[in-house]
Amino acid sequence: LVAEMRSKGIECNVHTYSALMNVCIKANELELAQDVYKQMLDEGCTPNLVTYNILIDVYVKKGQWEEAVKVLDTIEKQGVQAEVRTYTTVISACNKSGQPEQALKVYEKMLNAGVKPSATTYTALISAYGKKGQVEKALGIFKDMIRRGCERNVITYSSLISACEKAGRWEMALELFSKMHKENCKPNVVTYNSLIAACSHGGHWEKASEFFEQMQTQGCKPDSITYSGLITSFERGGQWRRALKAFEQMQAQGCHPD
RNA sequence: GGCUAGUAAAAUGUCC
Repeated sequence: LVAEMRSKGIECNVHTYSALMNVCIKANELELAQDVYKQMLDEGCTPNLVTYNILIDVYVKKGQWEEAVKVLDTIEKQGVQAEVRTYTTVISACNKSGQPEQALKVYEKMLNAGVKPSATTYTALISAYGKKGQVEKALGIFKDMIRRGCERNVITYSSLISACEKAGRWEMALELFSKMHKENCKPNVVTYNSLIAACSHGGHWEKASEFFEQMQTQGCKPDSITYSGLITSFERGGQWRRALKAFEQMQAQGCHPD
């Protein structure tokens, strides 16, 4: 299509180039997306914020957080005000690359620019710290979130509970789980999976079992990750009979082992 | 002067 446009003397503009870059991302042709961007510049077409957002996406998919941050710098240098999603996407790049401190820098930049973080922004930061086992830092972000009046959602809580699991803080995981309940935030299968993993990690197979039962009475269907967590908790507790029983139950429910 | 085209993103286990 682009070739046809050229042959007919129709010029590509910022919209067509941006759309084209996005198509490349969808097709997982990340290098091509970058080529399109370069060509756009060569043709003297000026990128706008949408283009930059897409370019940041390219770097997110490539796992290149430094490049994502550079794009953000470029945006700022041009005196353009980045959007919430721009910052959040850069934070997500840092999260994927295991760079919580870099994510925090972007977050601070965002606040300095007077841009209000969204629940997704906070959750990405929480996840970044959680992955590194820095649960206290993750909690700090969570408190910030509350202080600034941002709504917490099921993903926020699941991230936090998972952060507790990685840090070996099962009691804190339980606390967060009840806090979540108080806020009328309904847990889903991921939340329960994280919670069961936290109990398992803490050596509490009874608790893991209890939540396994609870999730089902709440209409939450266990998946292979749930069973994996549960069986692991039995294994750690030397409960091989229970482990075997859980394994059989899993198959009886049509959930296949992986 | 009005309308109209393009972009996302955050959570879970085991083993390796």
